[in-house]
Formats: sequence, C-alpha cells, structure tokens
Amino acid sequence: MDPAPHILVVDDHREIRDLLAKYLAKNGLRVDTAGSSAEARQALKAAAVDLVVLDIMMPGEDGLSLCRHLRETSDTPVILLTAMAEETDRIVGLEIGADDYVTKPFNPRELLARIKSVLRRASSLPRPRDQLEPATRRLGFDRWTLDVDRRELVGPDGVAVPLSTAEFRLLTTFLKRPRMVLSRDQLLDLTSGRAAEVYDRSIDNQVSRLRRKIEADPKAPAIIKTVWGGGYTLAADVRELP
Amino acid sequence: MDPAPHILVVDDHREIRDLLAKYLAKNGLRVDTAGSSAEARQALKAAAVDLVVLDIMMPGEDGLSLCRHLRETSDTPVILLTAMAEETDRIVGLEIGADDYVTKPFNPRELLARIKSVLRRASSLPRPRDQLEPATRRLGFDRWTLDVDRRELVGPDGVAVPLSTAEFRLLTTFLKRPRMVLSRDQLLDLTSGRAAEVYDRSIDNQVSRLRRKIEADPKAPAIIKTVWGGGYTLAADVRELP
DNA sequence: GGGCCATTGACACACTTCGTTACACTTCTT
DNA sequence: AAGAAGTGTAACGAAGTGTGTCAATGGCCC
Repeated sequence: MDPAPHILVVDDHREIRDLLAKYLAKNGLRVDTAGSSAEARQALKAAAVDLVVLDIMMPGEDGLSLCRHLRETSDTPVILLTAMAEETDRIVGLEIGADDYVTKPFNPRELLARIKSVLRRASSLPRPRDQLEPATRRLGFDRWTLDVDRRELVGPDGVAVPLSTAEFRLLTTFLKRPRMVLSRDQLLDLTSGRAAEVYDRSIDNQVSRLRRKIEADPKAPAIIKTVWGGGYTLAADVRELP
Repeated sequence: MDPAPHILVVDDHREIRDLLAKYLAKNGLRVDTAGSSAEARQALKAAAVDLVVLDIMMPGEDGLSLCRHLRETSDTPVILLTAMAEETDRIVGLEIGADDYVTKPFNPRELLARIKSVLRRASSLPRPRDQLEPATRRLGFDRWTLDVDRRELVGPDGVAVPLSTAEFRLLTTFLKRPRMVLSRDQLLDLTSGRAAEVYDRSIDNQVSRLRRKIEADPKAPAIIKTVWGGGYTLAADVRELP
C-alpha cells in the first residue's frame, strides 16, 4: 500500500483552509495548508507534495502566478479554486497548465473526487523517484533472480552474475515497469536523470550489454524486446521475493 | 511531428455534433462523431481514438454507462457534457472516472482548452496502443497462438515465429476485431496513429509480409482476406487463452 | 466473353532505426 | 601513478519499414 498522498491547500481564508484540510484528512489524505503564495512556496520546499489545491484570488502573488511557476519548475499537479464563475479565469487557468479547477462555492465531495481523479492519472506515470518497496530484496523474472542488495543476478543453477552500476539501474528500471514500452529518452531519464544528446546511443549500448548477460540467445532476445521506433520493453513477469 | 489527435464526439443532437466537429477540426484535431452510445462503441473499435467527448443525457444507453465501460476496458480519456448544471451528475461522472466535464451551454474555446489539457496529461504516458483486455495473455486463431506478452507467434508444432513490431501491431489489430472489414485508413490509424498519405501502400506491404509468415499458402490467403475496394478482414475465429 | 479501369500483390530500392564492435575517456582501485 | 573496469561515442553493417513501380487480378460495362 502506498503512503497517503500529500496535499497542499493554498487559500487566504482561514475558514475555508481549515474546513477543507479537515475534510480531506478525514478521507485519508495527508494535508498541509498555506495562507499565501509565499507560504506555499515555503511548504513546497519543505515537503514532497503530491498535489496542490490553489485559490486564484489571493492578496499578494495570486494563484495563477504560483501555478505558472509550479508548471515551469515541476510536474506537481494543480487544482485551481476560483471564486467567481469567471469563464476567462477558468480558461486561462487551464491554458496555463492547471490540471483541473473547481468553482466556489463547491461541494467538498466534488473536490475530493477531482483530487482522486488527478492523482490517479499522475500515479500512472512512470515515476523516476519511485523506489521499490523497502522490503523487496529480490526480484524474480524469467529464469533469473535479481538480488537488489548485492546488485547481483542469480541464475537457475545458482551461479551469480555481477552487474555493473549502469546495468543494474537499467534492469531495475525495467523490472519496475514490466511490459511497458519505454523510449530511449525515458530510459535515459529514469536511469541517469540526464536528457538525451542528439544521436545518443548509450541506451542501445547498455541494452546490448545487459542482453549479453541475461538472454539465453542474445541474437534473439526474449526478455528485453525491441519495439521498433518506440524503445524497449520487458517481456516477462516479475515476482517479488521478499 | 505527431499525428493530429483523434477525437470522438458523442451526442444525440446532430447540430451540436456537427458544430463541434467543425470547430475542433478547424483547430487541428481529427474528429469522428457518433449519435448514440451504440454508434460510439462501433467507432471506438474502428479507430484509434485519443479522447472521447461524451454527452451524458442520451436516449438508449446513457453517457455515464458508456463512460464506465470505457474506464473499465481502456485508458482513453473522457470529457463529459452535461446539459443541466446538476451537481450530482457531475460528481458521479468524476467518480466514475471521467477526466473532466463541461456544462452546457459551453464555450467551444473552453472545451478546446480542456481537450488540450487532458491530452497533454495523457500524452506524457507511453501510449499503450495495443490495449487488449488486461488478462489476455495469449490469443488463438487458425492454427496459431499469439503470445501477446512475448510478442511471438507459436505454430501448431510449437515452433515460434518472431514478429516485427509492425507485424505484431497489425496482427493484434486484426485479432481484436475478427471478421470486421478494416480499410487501409483505419488500419493505419489503429496501428500507428497516423493518417494516410496519398497512394499510401505501407499497409498493403505489411499485410503482404504478415501473410508470408502466417498463411499456409500466401498465394491464396485464408486467414487475412482481401475485401476488394474495402480493405482487409480476419477470416478466423479468435480464442482467448488466458 | 472481351475490353477497360481501379485496386491489389509483389518486388526492388531508399531510408530509418537498431545491434555490435572498436576505441577513447572517465572513475576507481591498488 | 599505473592499471583495470565501466561507460559514452563513433562507425558500420543488419534489420525493419515506407515508397514507387509494374504486373496481376477483380469488378464493371458492353
């Protein structure tokens, strides 16, 4: 089970803030609050926030400005609160890149539904920071067992194959996302965090080296398959062996 | 350049449908329309739809029901249209898993902004084009078994025939729609999401290559039949082997 | 059945993407 | 500091895919 999602509620009205925080917390979310954009920026630095609920109309820096900033610097989803049913505001909000908005006065149940909807979408993204469950020490796939602690592959005959750092990272990246087609860009981002250069073939190379170690017949790969024009995919089930 | 996103507009009012289709098409989207949930289901099989704009109130099967079905069988994003500002409808819609909703009467510009917003979120996901039922691991047809996970074709004698990416995509497209006549345009859309060029022969070529692998006598195809002037069709029953 | 046209099948070829090897550069060890 | 292992870059051949062409075939009209 994932930890409870962390929501940041930003509104200059204390009542709304507290009411909302209480309601959301009661429904299984972790909630922080902020009374201004400045406070919000502080809170965002201090904690890993999964979603921001953001009032547009606030004294000082307004919500749209903060939203724009968020969109430029992170992928954190944003739901806007707009006091008036001002169509323009709503459209501008969406065009800026907010994930959703709710017009005041709103039904808390509706806001909760929207939060869950946005979180569901966000969590289906391949997340680079997604760690494996701490308990998971070994992963089984095909005929292999990956010992995560020892960074070692164990074959069916018990023979251990050592993996280099890059090979290990690439393999765990695949094991966390079985059957998902991952582009070279994504793989590069997920394994080393860097963006691709032009004509970057390093992932191809890594895949080639990894295949040489895990494939029965590297000429006809059965575990890591190539998707022409798309990337690579792990064609195997993954078993967690705690 | 990515192909233009493909939108399906579902509404029982012809005027709204046509107006909307025209407006969206003018803004660079490919648009199909359907006048009922039944038509919509048909259209969803016939084309690779990137997003559905769906009226809730329709005679026959209503929008919520279709939305629920969509959410259970695919990840295709849905934007709901609701005639009344009925809060209950909107909330139920979101809880069912719609990605957004718009209340009638609406500003086309707002709908467009929402469509783009939802598409932007959806497109950061690696798009699973070959969305078979989740449980479906293997499909049997004629004398063959397609191992969907391994992207491999297994013959009656147990011999595995490797498929290229395009061949695999083409074959799964047929297997999902047995006995259905698919035009070249549809096949191109369903396999690669792109629209046809003039005198586009790539599908013919792919069919030819696939036949060479699966037909007992490629000169007299028995599995993938040609429908003169219409396209191709899979002339075989498909068995799901979980 | 015969002539005509559009559609289709097959093939060759161009182009893109991918696999592999060799090699240079970096990092870590000794 | 020298060596070893790991990793990225470049290059070349192989495989996959789309395009263009021509011949074969099916439908249509007579």
